[in-house]
Parts: sequence; C-alpha cells; structure tokens
Amino acid sequence: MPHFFRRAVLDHSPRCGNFPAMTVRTRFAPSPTGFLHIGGARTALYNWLYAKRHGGTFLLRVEDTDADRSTAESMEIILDGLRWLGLDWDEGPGVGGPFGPYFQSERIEIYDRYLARLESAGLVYEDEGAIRFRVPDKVITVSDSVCGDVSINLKEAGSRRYDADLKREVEANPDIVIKRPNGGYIFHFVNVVDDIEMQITHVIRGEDHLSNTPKHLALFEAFGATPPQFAHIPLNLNPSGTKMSKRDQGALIHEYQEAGFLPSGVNNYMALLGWSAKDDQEIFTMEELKAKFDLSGVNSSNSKFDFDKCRWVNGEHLKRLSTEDFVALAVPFLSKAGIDPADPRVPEALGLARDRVQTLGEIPGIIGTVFSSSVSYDETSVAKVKEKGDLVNVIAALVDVLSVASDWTVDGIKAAVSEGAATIGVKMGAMMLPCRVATMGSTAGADLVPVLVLLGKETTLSRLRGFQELLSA
RNA sequence: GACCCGUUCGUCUAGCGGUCUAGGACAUCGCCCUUUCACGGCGAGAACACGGGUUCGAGUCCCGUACGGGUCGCCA
Repeated sequence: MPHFFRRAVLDHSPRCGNFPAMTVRTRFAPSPTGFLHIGGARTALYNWLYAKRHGGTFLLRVEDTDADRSTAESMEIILDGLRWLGLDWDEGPGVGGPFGPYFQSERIEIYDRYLARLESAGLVYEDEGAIRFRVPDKVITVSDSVCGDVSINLKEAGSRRYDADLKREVEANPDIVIKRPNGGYIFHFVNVVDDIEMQITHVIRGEDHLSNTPKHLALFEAFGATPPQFAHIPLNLNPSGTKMSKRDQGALIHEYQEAGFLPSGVNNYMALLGWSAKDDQEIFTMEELKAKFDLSGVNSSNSKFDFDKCRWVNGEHLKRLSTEDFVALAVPFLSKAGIDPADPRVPEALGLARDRVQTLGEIPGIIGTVFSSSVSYDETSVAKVKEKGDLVNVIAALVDVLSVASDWTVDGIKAAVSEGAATIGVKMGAMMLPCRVATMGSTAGADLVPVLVLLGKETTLSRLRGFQELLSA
C-alpha cells in the first residue's frame, strides 16, 4: 500500500470534509449467533479504544436480523464478555441512547422507511419475493484508513459467482438482496441504514468486510448520505494460518475468564495483534492504550495467534497488581480448587505462587499441595531424584534432623537441613530436591523452605515418612 | 475460478530511499544469580518470499511471479 496515502488519510484528526471536527462515533455490531470470539472482541476493543482516544462515543448495536440464528443466550454471552473486558458502551442495550432501539429486530419501521426511499427512487425491484437493490455500473472506491484505496465495480464483479459445487463460475445477478421473501432485512442494508441513523463516523471492522464495502458505499450514495471513514483491520489467524475457529486455543473470550486471565492482559494482547505503538513498549494499561492507540499504528497484514505470548502479557499484568488485588482476584480460583480462601496460610502461599504464574488459574497447581491432605507424586520427578543419589539415605537424614528441629522457621529449617547434609556428606542441593519431591510431590513448585514452614513440622515429617514407605514398598 | 488485500527472525512486530553488518518482544538454547523452585540479569541462534526495474543508493518506490488470506449467500 502506498505510504503517502496512508499518511494523508491517517494523520488527520477526525473530521468530515471542511466541517469542524465532529465527535467520533464508533460501534461494535455483533450478531448474537454464538460466543464472543477473540476476533470480535478485538474489533470491539479497537472501536472502543478509538472512540476513547478521540473523546468520542462507543455504541453497541445487536445485529439480530436473522431470527433463525439469533439467540438470547448468545447475546448474554457476548454482552458478558464485553463487560468482563471492560469495553463498556455509551449507547446500546441496557443503557439506551438517543438513537435506539439498539436491536435491529426492533428497528423494522426504520428499515421500511429507508426501503420506501429506494423504492421511490426506482432503485429496487422484486425478485422471487425478495427485494433487490440495483447496484450502479461504475467503479466504486473505498478510501480505507488501513488498506488505502480499493476499487471495485459491483456490476462486473457480481455478474459472476463461484459455485463451490460445480467448482466454476456461473452467471449471477449482481444486484444485492436487501430483504428476504419472509420480510427479514439483510445485513448489508440494515448495517448501512443504522450507520446513517446512528451517525457513525468511523467503521472499524475485520478485513473480511473489505470486499463488501463497495456495496455499502453504493447504498450510502443511494441514500445521499456521507459514508463513515472505513478502517479494515487485518484478521487474526490461528497458528496454522487459517481462520480462527472456536476449537482453537484462545478463541473464546469466556475461556480467558475461566482460565484466570486479567481483562487488561487480554485487551493488551489483542491490541498487539495488528497494532503497535511504534516504540518498544508492549505492556500497556488500559489507560495507556486509550492514550496511545490509533489507526496509524494498525498494520495491514494478518497475524497468527500466539497463546504463549498472550500468557506472558497476562503474567506481566499479574506482576503489576498490588498484593491486595492479587489476593482478592485469586480467591475464586482457590475455591474452585478446593482451597479455603480463609485459611490463614493463604496470603503467604499466594506470595510464593505469585511470581511464577501467568494466569490465576495456575495458582492451585503451584501451591495446592500445601493445603491438600495428601501428596500425589509425579513419577518423573520421583525418578529424577532416585537416580541422583542415595535417596533412602537422604530422606532418612532429613527425617532425623527435621524431627529434632526446634526452630520451625525459614532459618531454622535451613540450618537443620544443612546439618543433615553435613552428617551424610552431601551438598545442600542434594538434600533440597528430594525433600521437595517427598513433601510436595514434584521437582517443580514454589520456594521450598517457606512452603515447609506453611506445612508445619508435623505434616512435613509425616510426608517425609510417607515417602520413605513408598520407597521401601 | 474471478476479484480484493497482504508477504521482515518459528510467532508478534520496528523500519516511511543512505543512520540496516535490519532493532525489540514471545518462544528456544546457553551462562550468571540462587545451598531447592522460580523471578531476575547477561548472551546465542534466528528474518527482508522470488525475479525484474527506478535510483549514485532499495527491507523501504514500481512491475511481475510465487505463496498466504479474504470476498463472491434470500449469514453477519
């Protein structure tokens, strides 16, 4: 894409023609036919961010014109997802606004009125019960903030259609259907009507709509309306480079919530997929995003979703949380794992887990064994310490020194273990790993000595003895 | 198949004609720190899809090819 063009289009502050700067109005227009998908959520985020950045209005409009596919459950899931992400809308379901209703299913009279205008202009006709809009026979150019100028002649392009079954092109009617025989209106039509009615100034949407945009422009022109500024953002693909589907890891927003991601972390990562601040900053608070996001930073090529990086970004957000917030947010994940959040050892344990998790959902995996009544031994961990040395001897030495330890503190335990190591002539390190496996079941985990303090002398010793039995069995 | 968009390390990206022996991040590997596990610090390997132009000079501009994605619905 020509850079001179991008700059010319992008570096303007939002205004239309020579009129004074007008208030930015963006919208997210989901169709309630499934879950809130990462692609949709990112589109919502970009629209939200753009509106915030320019002191504008972000609105939510529900595109439920397909009665057969739209469901109330789906709508709730989508709204919940947006709420969880913190992408609140200034106008839309639940909050109202001057341009409602915000459900397309409730706007039929408006669409009828607009249809009548096309009828009186002779721009539509009936075709087997459906209503078709006559597309103009001319080149229509989309001036896109991300993609530059894109030109298409709808009459030409629409006169042929690819038949997937026949695997070849067949004749087609280029005029677009805007109303079904059953009376339901079609996306292209209602989308344009509502963008006019709701005075949308900027349409930020997936690049999959780029080829549809000339149709929309033709409709805007038919209504004598100034179209909004379009910005088609690149798509997010799965790691294999194909369209993300609900089956792909990280595809569904509610799964982030369940896995213990932070909304700010998810927003941060979504922002990064297709946008960059142009410096080396990668971790942003929502406030920073609001201040820095702009269409000029959106690139034009598709990206592949990287769950590892998403987790890393979330981990960075977790690190920036205050201790109080971290503890409060961890509570539901403790409960879910059967850990009593009121247990007095919880704050300390969370402190030990804190810098080694990237999601809140990982916390029980790190410290859960502290609170459980039994230890489940990880086979490879056991095998690893077995081959490292005289395990039986080491455990026996640990039991010996720890059972007589009078000072059950970090320093006291360290001193005791050190003494045991000296007695049997091994290094401290040769004691710690077996001790870790014997008491916590795995070579991986939180800082061990503080864990032993939490465990208490009695539990520590019974676990060591239990492990001894296991070894002799 | 036609049309549209795109192509810098495995991945996300910086790069707006000389400052690019191409920078950052995730991931990977190594070292240091740590008497355990991590965190952290340091370092390594790793990219301009290809071919033509334009230019004194091209990752940056133009054309073509290849590859990837999208659209071609009485879905949105």
